[in-house]
Amino acid sequence: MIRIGDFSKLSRVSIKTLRYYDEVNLLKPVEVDRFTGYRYYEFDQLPRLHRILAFKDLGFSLEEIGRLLEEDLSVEQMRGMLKLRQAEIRQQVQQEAERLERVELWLRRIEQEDFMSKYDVVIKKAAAIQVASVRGVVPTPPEQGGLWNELEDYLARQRVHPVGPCFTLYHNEDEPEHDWDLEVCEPIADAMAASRKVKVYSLPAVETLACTVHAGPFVTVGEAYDAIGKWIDENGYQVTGPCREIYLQPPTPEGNQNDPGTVTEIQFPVDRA
Amino acid sequence: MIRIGDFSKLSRVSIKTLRYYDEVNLLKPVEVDRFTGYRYYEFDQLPRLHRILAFKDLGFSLEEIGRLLEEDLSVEQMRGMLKLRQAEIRQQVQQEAERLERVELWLRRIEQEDFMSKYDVVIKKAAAIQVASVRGVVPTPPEQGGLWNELEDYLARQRVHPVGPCFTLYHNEDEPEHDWDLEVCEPIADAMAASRKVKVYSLPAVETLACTVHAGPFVTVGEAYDAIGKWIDENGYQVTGPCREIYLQPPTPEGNQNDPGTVTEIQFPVDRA
DNA sequence: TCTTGACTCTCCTCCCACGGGAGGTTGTAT
DNA sequence: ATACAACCTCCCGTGGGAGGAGAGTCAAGA
Repeated sequence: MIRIGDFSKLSRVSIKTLRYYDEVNLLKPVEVDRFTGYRYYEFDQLPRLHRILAFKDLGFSLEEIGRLLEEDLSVEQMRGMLKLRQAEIRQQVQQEAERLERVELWLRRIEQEDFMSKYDVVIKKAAAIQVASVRGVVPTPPEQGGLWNELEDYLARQRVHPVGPCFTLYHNEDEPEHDWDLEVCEPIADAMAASRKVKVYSLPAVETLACTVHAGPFVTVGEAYDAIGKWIDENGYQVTGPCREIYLQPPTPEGNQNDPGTVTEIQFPVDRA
Repeated sequence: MIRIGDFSKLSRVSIKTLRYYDEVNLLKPVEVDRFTGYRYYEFDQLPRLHRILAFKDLGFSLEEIGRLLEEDLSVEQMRGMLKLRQAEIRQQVQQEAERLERVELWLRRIEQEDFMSKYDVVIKKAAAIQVASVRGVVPTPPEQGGLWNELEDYLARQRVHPVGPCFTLYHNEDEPEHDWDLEVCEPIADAMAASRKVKVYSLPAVETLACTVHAGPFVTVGEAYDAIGKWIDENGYQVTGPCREIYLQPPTPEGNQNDPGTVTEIQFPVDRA
């Protein structure tokens, strides 16, 4: 019987760790003095400790190791746990590899541009949402005011209040010179009566949306589109539906399109190419 | 100004997380009501939050992100932190890949043998240690008793006590039929006088030792040698020096070589092949 | 027998990035 | 006035120990 310090030196495992393994019932000393609390180990506990270390080296948690060390564990069960561990490690390696790619993408970007873009893109989900909308074709985006007037007037007459920020859906696949097909939307709580111009329906949920936020004068929102477009390309995504432009903080009427307090979020439904 | 719940829905970040970011000064609400404690956010805080999420996605800790978000961070510093992160991820990917190999090795072993070996091998370091030793050539290992007698007699006469378990060094590179060149050693605290037969010197430290423990009758210690030899092969190591056989719990004289309470550790200095 | 110094004990806090829940207050709609 | 949702703070838990405080224990030397 040897004391914890000697057992620690022998096994190269710290005293703290040995005490912890005692606490979690992974490796109990053969004897604990009832009066002094001193732990006493035997040399033949070394194989068990070595096995613990070996499993730890494979990345198992101490709880899993506890189960792996149970007496009546069949070879089948052992194989199962190893297979599981194998799958977990494979997944983690892949995730880290993807993360590495993203880091390298950032590095390439600051090498190229030598400054840091204001825009960061994140992937989000969007839940389904009930909307009232007016769709139309206008020469250029800034001329969508008429559509908004129609929608707001209708909501006011129906005494319905939006339950979130309004937004525009851009249905063109690319940027046309003129003839922009767009749809102005207000999220609403419940279904309501539609009209000839105003549609009411549930916008389906989207699993992956690439999003970025433009905080600043609306006239410079193009930079945000450039940034998100580039990001989608570089990260191997492709656009799978109409873009949403969400007016979180609309420009004040007086400041018009130059109000620096404006905040707009841009969302593209995307998918791995 | 919006409340935390709305900001949470907008950003898809949980309320708990937002409160935590407030606490660690990563993202403070623009205003906190002094009487109610309510947090109020602005839309234009979304870009900062997005940047936080983007960095988190690269695997930075919140503390690092705090530094990355400082106003006066130069592009150079940013590049430095990204490079560092890149190196860390690369290292982690490699470690996980190695771990995966070890798991697969275990799987192959239980596939082949259909049972679990009693022996686990761990890599340890050994510090330098002062020893008194007697080296000699004997026909077979069990005949090393004479060397032990010489060593023990000498230590007794010099009134020196060993400070740890005794061991034997096997100097042959492979297993000879006869003529085993071996050295019996006792660790001692301080330098002492040598004699014609008894050498006293400091055994140098070894960086990587492959170790396993044999608990059971000494006559079956060969199984442990088989297991560790196989392990060294399979894991791409090679032996770089004399093997140490450490008598942690020597056999009792009466039980001789069949005492089941015997515990022996076997160590091979190794190196990546 | 006393002292000294090395060991050992328990108990506490800390790490990270939150999640869960208790128990109480505030805001808003009916 | 009354629900009820939203919000607040405070406390505990996670894994695998590390670090340290304060007190008790062991063995050898004087």
